[in-house]
Amino acid sequence: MDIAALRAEQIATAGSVIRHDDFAFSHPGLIAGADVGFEQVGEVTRAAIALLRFPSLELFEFQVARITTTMPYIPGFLSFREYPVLLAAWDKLGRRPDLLLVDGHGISHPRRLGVASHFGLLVDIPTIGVAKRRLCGKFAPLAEAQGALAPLMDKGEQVALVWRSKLRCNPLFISPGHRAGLASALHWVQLCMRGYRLPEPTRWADAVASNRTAFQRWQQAREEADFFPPQ
DNA sequence: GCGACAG
DNA sequence: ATCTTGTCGC
Repeated sequence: MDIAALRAEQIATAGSVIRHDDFAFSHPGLIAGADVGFEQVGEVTRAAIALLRFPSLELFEFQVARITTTMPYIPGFLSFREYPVLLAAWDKLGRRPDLLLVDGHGISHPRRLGVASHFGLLVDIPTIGVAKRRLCGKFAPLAEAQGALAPLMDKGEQVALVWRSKLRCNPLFISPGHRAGLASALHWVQLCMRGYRLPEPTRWADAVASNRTAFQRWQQAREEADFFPPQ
């Protein structure tokens, strides 16, 4: 792989990212979360996309895709490692969400093309980056209280909001991915919270990808409903 | 030159 | 990210 070429591609592509709301998702019907994981055995990259109803935030549909890992993890080039498998999961979806929360940064990236922005641009839907750690930029120490907020500044511009989503937890880094602005990014993430550090779409994507018990119970319940449909 | 560095 | 035991807190 040619990192210099990928960097040039990022710089050229970043200019197409839309950083304001130009899409009418003021009343989204479906909000999705995406998460990518890696399996040591077989060098497999796995993606899960969970579709949730809004505003109830119930799991509605999910898809999982697995492909052979194509690239190593290199800070600043995560999207090239993750977007192929994300596209594979995306293509399996029976319905398209109005908004997608991606595990990682959006424009809070050295060249303004984190995985949330890059993938959003590829499938042309509104996306928001929800990252658990900083990649670039600086921010002032955050108050302890839940809800504490600080701008993440990089090269003289605000690229994300640092938000303590839960007491005694490290803050989240919320950035516009594509077709979203800073304020609405925070707004939608806040409407997706249910008392945990991460918003529900991301939590469900992780539960699906990791086959957690919460997801197993959901799947079990759905199978029973299919065999014994309510009158 | 040295440190920092999403997942 | 993944691996991985016990531990702390609600």
